[in-house]
Amino acid sequence: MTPVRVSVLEERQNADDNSSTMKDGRRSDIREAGLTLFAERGYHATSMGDIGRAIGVKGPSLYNHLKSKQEILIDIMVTTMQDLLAGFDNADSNGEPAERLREVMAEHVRYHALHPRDVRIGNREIPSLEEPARELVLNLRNEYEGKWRELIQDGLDSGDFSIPSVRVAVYAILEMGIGVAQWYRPDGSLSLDQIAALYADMAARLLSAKVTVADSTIEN
Amino acid sequence: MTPVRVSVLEERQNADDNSSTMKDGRRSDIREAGLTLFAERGYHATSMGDIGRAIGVKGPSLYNHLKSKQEILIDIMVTTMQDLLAGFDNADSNGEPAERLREVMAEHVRYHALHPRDVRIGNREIPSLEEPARELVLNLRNEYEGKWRELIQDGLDSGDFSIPSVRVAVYAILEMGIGVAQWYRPDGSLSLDQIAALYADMAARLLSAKVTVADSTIEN
DNA sequence: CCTCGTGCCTAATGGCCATTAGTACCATAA
DNA sequence: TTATGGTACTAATGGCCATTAGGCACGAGG
Repeated sequence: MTPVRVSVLEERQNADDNSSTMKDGRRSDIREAGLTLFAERGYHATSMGDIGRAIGVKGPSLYNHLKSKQEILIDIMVTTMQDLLAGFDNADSNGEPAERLREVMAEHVRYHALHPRDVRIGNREIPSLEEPARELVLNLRNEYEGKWRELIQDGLDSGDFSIPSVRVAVYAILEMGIGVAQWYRPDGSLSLDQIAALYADMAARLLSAKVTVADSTIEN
Repeated sequence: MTPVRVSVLEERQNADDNSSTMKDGRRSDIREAGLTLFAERGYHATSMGDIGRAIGVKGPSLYNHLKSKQEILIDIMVTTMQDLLAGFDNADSNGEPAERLREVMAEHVRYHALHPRDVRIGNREIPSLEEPARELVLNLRNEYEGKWRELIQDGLDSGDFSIPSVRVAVYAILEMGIGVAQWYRPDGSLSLDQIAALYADMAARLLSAKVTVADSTIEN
């Protein structure tokens, strides 16, 4: 499911400290606290003191483990996009477009349901990212959208899908799935698999019916 | 289309100053600048100095026209939700559910396309709202969702729609339309009417096909 | 026992911010 | 002309923040 990844923060540590004691739970504690607080209040409304308090430490002590507050945000946003990309590749098969769509949509929804804090931050805090990290994240996001565009274009070419605009369909489907992060609760009346299947169905239905658009013939 | 509304800020002014000179373009200038800056950088990353600069005035001068920075945010978010609610009622008819759906979805999409800054702020800055305004905005948002739920439930009861979960369908459809605010450009290759029709089609398709869900029988 | 590294602390530092106080300008209306 | 109301300005005020400096404790390894 979720690909095993080493967070950007951890990578940086190993680069600095190649004795690699690797006991550093603090680093991931900080990431975890940042995840919760940034998601709840936003990046600018969260202070280093807040993050410190969440892990039982004073604000300045955090600098024993990282270089700046911004670093936490970058770590979260970059790894989130990387996870989404890896999730897509992992879920994608070489079957029929309709089946591929169901698989990647289910994965898209699962990821958003299981990582609501991450994707919340990913979608809200792009203006809080400083360059060049913002560029990087936007490129990863484009890459993700590109994979979806290709898949849907394939299905269009093979006649499996029927829609007037690939671009609009991609936006609609992605956004639909992103929304799951805002309401899914593990103890809800629908299981995650049911929800993923439901969204896969909805995405498939979005793509397969013939449409009568006012003026027809539309860009890709 | 967009209902004529008096902003909360204006109302407050009239309440304080019932001589009602009403020439106060400054007040709406401030609102306009806040709209742009909050949408671009976020509420906490925008200073009163920034807003002042945008309208050619120093930060403290703004306090001749309002009581606090928070007031600008409240004004934006409350009027946005009120506009969406009014837009729904305005667009809703007493026809067939499928036709009603097309109308309100087109309006939902149009509003999001034409007011991207407003809805961006509306969706991102809820944590920046102080009580009791947050409660108020969340209630308005629930009210909006409730109208959609009723409509879709009607269509389900009449047999026009066929979906396993009204709640999930509402979330999916609303979120889909919200996304338009993030990519629509007036000079794009699709006209707003085409886009609205496209989304209305997609929403209709989402609701009308029969689904086979793994386990069936799901809550409302 | 000593030493060294690690990671915590408190106490700056420098900056920015929202908001308030006090003052000056200017137009309009008496 | 003189008063008045409105709006702008500059100069506090008080607070918070990210980050840095410097020092202290403690555990491991000699």
